[in-house]
Amino acid sequence: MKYKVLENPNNEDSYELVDEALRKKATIIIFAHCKVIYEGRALSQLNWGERIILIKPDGSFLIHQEKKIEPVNWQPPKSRTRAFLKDDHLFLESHRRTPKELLSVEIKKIHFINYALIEDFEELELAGYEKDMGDMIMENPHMIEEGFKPTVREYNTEHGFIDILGKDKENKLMVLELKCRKAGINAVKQLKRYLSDFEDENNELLYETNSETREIRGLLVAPSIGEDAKELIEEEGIEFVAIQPPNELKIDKKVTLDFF
Amino acid sequence: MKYKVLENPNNEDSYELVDEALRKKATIIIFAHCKVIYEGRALSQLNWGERIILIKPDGSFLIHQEKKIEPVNWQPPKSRTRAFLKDDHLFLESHRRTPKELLSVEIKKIHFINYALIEDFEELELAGYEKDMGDMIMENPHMIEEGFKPTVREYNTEHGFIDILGKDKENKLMVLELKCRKAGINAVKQLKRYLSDFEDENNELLYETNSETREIRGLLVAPSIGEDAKELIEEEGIEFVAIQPPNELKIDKKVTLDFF
DNA sequence: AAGTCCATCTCGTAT
DNA sequence: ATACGAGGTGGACTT
Repeated sequence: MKYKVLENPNNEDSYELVDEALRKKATIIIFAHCKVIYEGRALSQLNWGERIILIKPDGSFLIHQEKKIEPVNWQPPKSRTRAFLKDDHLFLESHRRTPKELLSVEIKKIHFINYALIEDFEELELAGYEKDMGDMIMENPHMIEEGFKPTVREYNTEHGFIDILGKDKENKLMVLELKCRKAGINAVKQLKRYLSDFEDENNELLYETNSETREIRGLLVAPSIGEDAKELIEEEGIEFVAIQPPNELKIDKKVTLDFF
Repeated sequence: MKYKVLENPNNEDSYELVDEALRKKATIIIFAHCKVIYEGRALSQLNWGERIILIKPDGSFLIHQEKKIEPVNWQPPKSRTRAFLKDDHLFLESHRRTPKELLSVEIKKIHFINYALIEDFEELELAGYEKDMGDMIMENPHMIEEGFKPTVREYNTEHGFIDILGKDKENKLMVLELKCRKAGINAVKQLKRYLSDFEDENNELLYETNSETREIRGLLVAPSIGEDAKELIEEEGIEFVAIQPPNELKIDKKVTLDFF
């Protein structure tokens, strides 16, 4: 059985259904007249009214009013939900350990309740990942600078994968570290580690260059850079190139917003 | 009719129900196999899978997977929802003007769909914002006025939590509403609701006072007050006390979660 | 586990 | 309309 629905059930039947759903790790949806008290990081109370309650198998607990995108009360994933009957009311309690939080819902009347065993194996694809950015730069190397020639993608070093390797117009080796979001100090440190891999003079790629000094240029490529990172790149002689990640999905054609 | 439920409907019946619900400004809940594309401030795609869809009368549009507290896709209040059939699939589109955003849901199969006319007139009462300020006043009651004796913290009434209850030197009951920032008209209204809870002469706390008139004093405590609030205060006979909130954060949590 | 930073942040409030 | 800041922020990622 994939799902189960009860319309206008009494609270005892609802309790049975909630109990069954919790055991089955199902997603529970309830439309009920209820009252809510939360105690934990803050303290709140919501007096009697009708709301939508959503309980997910990962422990997430949401209570929605008929306005706003945000739930009026909630409990994060990994919270423990329990149900019990008291004075002919159904109580739902969601409990979290660290930090200590308790969400308590007192239900006077359920209009409908259902649970569903959800099958969903897809994750959201959000445009703007590092890979898209890398693709864009490989296709349009001039975005980095005039004369830039990318050579290797995801070059494996002792310290991890270098996003893009290439040469500038003077044939100097260039090491590119890409970040699709604001670059922090960690991105600089990572780039520094990559550069250190080339300090070994025996490195084959370095010998391929015809530069007398065998100079290496490290480039941090990101839409923006943090203040701490800016300091560090100046110390280290690393360059920063500001590039916005592409705003395009690769797999499917997008909907035409211009239709409206 | 307060709510309506369809189990395992075909897409045409679902379309009719959605259409009816949108016209009635009802809250719609759908459990369906669907695919989602969003385009606007960002760009995203979610391939075929089962999700919970929630459409509120204020235009909010939420799509929940079976994990996390946050919706995987959404559209804010005041968005416009429309539904249509195409190639035997039900499409739901939510559109926003500024900024231009479009959420498009293609539904292959609906397991259940329902709509509900929600009646909820309560707002969340949150205690704890003004906690630091309250701590300071409890420790230094003379800040309010000479002879002030605080008695109860976060006293629970029908209309929510009263920040501080106390008595003045003449033993008159004092109701304190704290705001850590400039107080607006809402703060005065809230205090007014609290005071109305004591208009019932049988209130036990009121009888404890030895004042002949059983007079109640309402005090709004905040660093400053808006012009509109100042007007309302004078009408209602409420007093205003200017107090700066402490600029140090206290981390002591007096939460009573000792059951666990 | 604790800290840092981003977000289609959301949401309120003041300008 | 826009700007600013708080949030029980949530959530991902790093120490």
